[in-house]
Amino acid sequence: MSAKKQPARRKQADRREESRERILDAAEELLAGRGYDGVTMREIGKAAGADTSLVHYYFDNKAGLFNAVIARRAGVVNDAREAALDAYAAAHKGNMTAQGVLRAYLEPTFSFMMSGEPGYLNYGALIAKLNSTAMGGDVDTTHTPFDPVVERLVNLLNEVRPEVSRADLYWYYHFVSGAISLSLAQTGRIDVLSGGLCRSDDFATILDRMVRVLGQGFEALAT
Amino acid sequence: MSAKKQPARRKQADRREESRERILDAAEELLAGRGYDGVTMREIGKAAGADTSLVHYYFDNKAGLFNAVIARRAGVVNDAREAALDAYAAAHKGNMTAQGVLRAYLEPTFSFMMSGEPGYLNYGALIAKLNSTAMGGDVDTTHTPFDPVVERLVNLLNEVRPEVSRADLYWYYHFVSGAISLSLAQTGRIDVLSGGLCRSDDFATILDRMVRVLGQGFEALAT
DNA sequence: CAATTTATTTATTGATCGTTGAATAAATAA
DNA sequence: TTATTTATTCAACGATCAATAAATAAATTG
Repeated sequence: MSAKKQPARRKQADRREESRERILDAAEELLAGRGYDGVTMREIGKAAGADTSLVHYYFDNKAGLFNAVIARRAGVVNDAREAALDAYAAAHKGNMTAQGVLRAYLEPTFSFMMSGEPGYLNYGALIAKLNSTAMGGDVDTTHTPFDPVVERLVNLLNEVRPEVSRADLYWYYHFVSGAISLSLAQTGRIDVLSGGLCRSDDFATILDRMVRVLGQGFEALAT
Repeated sequence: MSAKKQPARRKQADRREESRERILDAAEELLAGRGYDGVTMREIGKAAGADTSLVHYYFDNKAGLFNAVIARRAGVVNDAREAALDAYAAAHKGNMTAQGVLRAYLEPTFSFMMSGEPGYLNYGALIAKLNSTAMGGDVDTTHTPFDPVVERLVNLLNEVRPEVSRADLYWYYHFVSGAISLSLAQTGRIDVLSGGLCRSDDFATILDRMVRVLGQGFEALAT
């Protein structure tokens, strides 16, 4: 019998994974709402139906838990972005547009937000908070896994309009990033400002308008 | 002698004002760096060279101090924005452009950031944090004083291109707001991503590129 | 000057923080 | 079954939190 070790540990391994994820889900939701310093380990434990000690057992300390919350989804989102950019580049070799590249970059993110999984909504809000936090703290805000896909985005935009300077390409990404970030934050402020005309959770509309506005805006950088 | 009460209270009133501002400055800097829950009253007091009790004496509690920090500059910035929009509208009656309106709206903010006063840099970073925080907490995140000037901006943009729907005007503001917010945050992330090509504190370049990119982007909404 | 208001410090409260070590229960290994 | 590893809970540590009441110092008033 070759399948001896795998099914043997099944029960306890599942238990472990289930507890870990329950804690991560609770932490994700609470951290999205009130941020790193606004949430206590006790709250997270209680929300997860686990003792505080168990949280420490699985994630060492608060910073470890935070980083685990980010790491759980960062890779998935990042891979989806990279795959979408690759697919677009392969399908439109020679006739790429700024709108096309931008849509390819944005679409995966907004798909996750519209997937119905509340975890991604919380994760988005948490990322938005992280994006307005200066680098170099307790917590890993470097987003190192995101760097290569940003580089890929910039390189594709460079292919679309080679006359745009490298610095301007990064500034352009900066503006795109700001618009994404505020959208993911889902503060409900645009809902109030617009008197209900716009809704923070209308990600389909946000994606469409963002592609149009910022796709068109890219042309302004081509001298 | 008509000038009797005014100079009499001079000494103590100045003392009061000086202490208040010293505390506000310290709080502004610390809050900008680590946010509401990341900073303690003790830290703020120590940074201001005052006892914690004095902070409570002037601002009641932590939330009161936070709101006072925001309120100190919110009105100034807001008035400058409104004046700039009014001046532009008066000077370009009939021949307004999206770029012009946008520049008028953005220019005051970036002027404050470039003024050299570190207080405004901290205030900007604090506002950025606030902008990625959901409404309805301990603290006044409604930004009620900002609402009228946003309305004014939207109305001017409506004059530029009446065919753009009201909802799209607000979405456009949403993207502008996101780009501003990330710029004010000054996280240093664009510096790292661009390998030093861009600098978070280069507000003159940010303003210029933002006006061009988002000014051009507005045209995409005019069907 | 004396009386009073205002600014600031000292000392302390009860609550809550992140974290830990030891005890216990459950599952796996032998 | 017995021994051992793994998961979970219990109880507690010292530190630090926001806030307050009372005492003190300084300035203003009359």
